Amino acid sequence: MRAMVGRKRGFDRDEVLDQVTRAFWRDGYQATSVADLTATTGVNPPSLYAAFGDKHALFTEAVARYQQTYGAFTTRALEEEPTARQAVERVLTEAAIEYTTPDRPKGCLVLSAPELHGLRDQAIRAFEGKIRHDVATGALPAGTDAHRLALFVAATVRGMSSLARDGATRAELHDVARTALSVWPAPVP
Amino acid sequence: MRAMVGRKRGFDRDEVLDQVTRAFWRDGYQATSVADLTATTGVNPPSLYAAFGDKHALFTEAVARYQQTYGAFTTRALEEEPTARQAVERVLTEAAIEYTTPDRPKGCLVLSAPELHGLRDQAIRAFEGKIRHDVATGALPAGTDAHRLALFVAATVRGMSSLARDGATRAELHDVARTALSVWPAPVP
DNA sequence: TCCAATCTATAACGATCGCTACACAAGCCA
DNA sequence: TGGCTTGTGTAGCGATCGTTATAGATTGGA
Repeated sequence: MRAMVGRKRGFDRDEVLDQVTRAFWRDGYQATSVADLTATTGVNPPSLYAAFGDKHALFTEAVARYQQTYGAFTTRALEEEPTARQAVERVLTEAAIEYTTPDRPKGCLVLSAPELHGLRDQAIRAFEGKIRHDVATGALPAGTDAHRLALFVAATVRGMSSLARDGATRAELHDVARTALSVWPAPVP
Repeated sequence: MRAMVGRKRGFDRDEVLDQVTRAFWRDGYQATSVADLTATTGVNPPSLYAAFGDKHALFTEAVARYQQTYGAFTTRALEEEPTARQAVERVLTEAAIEYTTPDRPKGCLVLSAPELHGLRDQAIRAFEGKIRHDVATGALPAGTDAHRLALFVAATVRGMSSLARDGATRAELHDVARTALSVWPAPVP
């Protein structure tokens, strides 16, 4: 166990991390300065650095937090829904909601930050795996190109995030989602 | 006519503007410093400022040049193709090519720069107008929601640009384009 | 040939960047 | 109550940002 002596921290670490996450989410990594972060959180630079490390480590932790909160709906859908079709429908539907929730930055942090290329690739592979599984079990036609379909879903979600950032409404994103879903191959009965 | 006296400019203005355009295209407005630009162009700051004005004016001119060259295919397709369906098919097909042309930044400059929101809105309205025209003339079913369809096309193109930036191949983008096109409403015969 | 105009090159401006040294305040343990 | 530890607040570090003053180089016209 730690010694736990000395002055107590004067701020809520998780609350500050949430404010930092929203700042990076809205403005991006580069455009968000440490001075911006100290201004929005009220935490002075030395305290920020002591609690989180340097700016890049802070960004990394903010992204991790984002994935476990605001951005967790994708992973949840892929885990909880039995079929790829249901998972994708849920992802697109919930994305329309999440990307336009009031009092939050619009769109997706992961899809907006150029430096998070690796996480986006992971997401594509997750979609592709889910589709491939359904093709293997016969829930989807044998000729279905899983990679192709996964890329189309990824493109749709990225397009929705971009539109949301530009101010698209929830209804508009729902329409885009519904249109995209109409290309889904007919399930094997 | 101008007086035309004094020392001649030691660089090709248009060639330098092209190099600047590619730099902004690849790295974005904020992430591209004036020092970067002087390094890649070989033009010293005072010459750059005399020829183009400040960084923001230089960016504006670079974007204009981009629209008249690399990014002109969209406007051309909307102008030259008789129907919305043909225009959109050509836009998506050429986007797959343009976004993955070797020895160039990948994706679209306009779709990648957050500050060019207005140009993106213009593009959506152009798509929507083309679709609306076909609905009015009967080339598309009367019930077609032009705004909805335009947003779906916009989402697809943005998704393709994002995927291209992440390294997607030309064939992959073509597949995404083809999948998206399959939702197009059947033309009125 | 000398002037006037224009471009180039160096160097530096003030502002801001990410980050930290330093002094002080606030806590627990002896 | 000291003494040790840890967080806070200020102030400033060197580096880089966008931009420009200044001096020299190069041109065409008188």
